[in-house]
Amino acid sequence: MSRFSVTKPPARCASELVSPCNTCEVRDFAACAPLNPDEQRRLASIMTSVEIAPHQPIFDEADPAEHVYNVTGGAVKIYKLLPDGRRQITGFLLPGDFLGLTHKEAYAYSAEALGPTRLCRFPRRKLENLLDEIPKLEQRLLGMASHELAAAQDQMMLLGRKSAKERVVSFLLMMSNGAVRRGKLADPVTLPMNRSDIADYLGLTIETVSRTFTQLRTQKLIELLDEKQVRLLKPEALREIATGF
Amino acid sequence: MSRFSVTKPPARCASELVSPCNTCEVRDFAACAPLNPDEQRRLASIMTSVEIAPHQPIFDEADPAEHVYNVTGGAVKIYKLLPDGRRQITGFLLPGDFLGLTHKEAYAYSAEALGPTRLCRFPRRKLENLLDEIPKLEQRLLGMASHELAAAQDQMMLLGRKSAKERVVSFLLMMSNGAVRRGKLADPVTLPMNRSDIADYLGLTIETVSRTFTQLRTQKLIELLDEKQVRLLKPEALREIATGF
DNA sequence: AGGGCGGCTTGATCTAGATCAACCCTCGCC
DNA sequence: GGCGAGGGTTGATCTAGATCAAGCCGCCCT
Repeated sequence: MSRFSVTKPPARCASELVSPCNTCEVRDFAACAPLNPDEQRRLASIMTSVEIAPHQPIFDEADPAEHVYNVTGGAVKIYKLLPDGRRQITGFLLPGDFLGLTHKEAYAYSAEALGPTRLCRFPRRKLENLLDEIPKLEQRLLGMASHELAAAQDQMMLLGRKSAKERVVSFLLMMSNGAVRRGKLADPVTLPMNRSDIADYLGLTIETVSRTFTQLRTQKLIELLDEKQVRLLKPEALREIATGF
Repeated sequence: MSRFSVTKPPARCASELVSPCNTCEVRDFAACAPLNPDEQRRLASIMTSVEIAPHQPIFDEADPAEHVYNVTGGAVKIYKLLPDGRRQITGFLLPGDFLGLTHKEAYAYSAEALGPTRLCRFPRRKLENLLDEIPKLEQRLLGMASHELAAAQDQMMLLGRKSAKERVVSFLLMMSNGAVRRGKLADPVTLPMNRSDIADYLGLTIETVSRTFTQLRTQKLIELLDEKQVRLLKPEALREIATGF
């Protein structure tokens, strides 16, 4: 269990659970109400700050689900494997996202840090107890779960019905939007993952991802500053490719 | 708004929200606790029973999200469309499943009855108010959302990385498990949807679905009693095809 | 009774993307 | 300074599944 370094007490450990939800859409939904100081204190009392080095696992599919995490810095990939090694990355998580929520005894997927990553860790049992006492917390989690579910459905559309080019463009716009929504400058867009991760996220091979990038570059739709920095040159044209209008 | 016939008062309208969660896994999770009589009464007071004829829409993507539904009979498909008509079915919902939960102002997908279907309908605003007063309800919804999320991740694995044969077999096992979990006899498995729906769920064409069925039949892995009745002849062999072991 | 339509199957052909195979570049290491 | 490994790109070829096309069957309709 010493996969990662732990900081306790969590003096400067800001969890997105405590602060207002910055990923919410326009609507002033109850789930986004911030916690009061006492609730913040109780939540803080069970959470631990954790630092993870690049490419280190956080947990594996089928591990006992003992903790729930909230990403507060860096980026995380979550994925599932088939016995023969085929991999599907089901999500890239950025600050504010949740990790490890389940009602089963074991995690349903594996999670690994992409770069240096900071997490807030909550013992699951204690968090569940707190949920009973602080309904606002539960509302917040439900709100995030419903966001994730909508994103998962978009991803099913992408994986089931979109062409390679549409997938890559959708992905670039997604990364751009994600960065903007979190208040970062999205020009150029920074891709914290490598080609292999992108391929396994989009249901393609690394060769196809690479070819599609160069195709978009020769069409002057994007500019590749380096392998991880992309400038979106014609956002409207890209949006049309991704969504059909 | 007269897309479907409405029965009110809901004398015999049993919502899964009221009765214990029959889709839960073994663990005795708090979210599965049944409601007390008073809570049941308050929930019943805002719900309406709705009957839907086969192939009738329940709502469309981008419609204002005014109601939340709970399937109590029949079956529902939910799907997303691209402007050019490509379709991805993101789920088949059976009794006990939820429909229309979102934190946006509009639905994120379209929903349509597969066969004759019964729903419990809740005005969304009223349900949200009730959530504030009955935390147990929120727990229940969170539990269902986390189940759905896990299913969505399995589906991403299927769509992104599995072969046509693996997809079809996974689908058959899924339908079989779904029926068993709901206490129905799963031999033969009844498929309430047509080939086109199966294809759009699995990210294939109807031709490929059809060919794969006949391939499985000639390999004596399944028996097709008719187009909608399938007998799984070698469950272990099928399971190995679907999951790799 | 006939005809047309919708759902399904089957066959022939095509193609987007996978696979196989080089090759390049950077970086760390001896 | 050489060299080996890992990540990325590019080219040649292959193939699973899409597409195009035909035919079958049950059912409704007049």
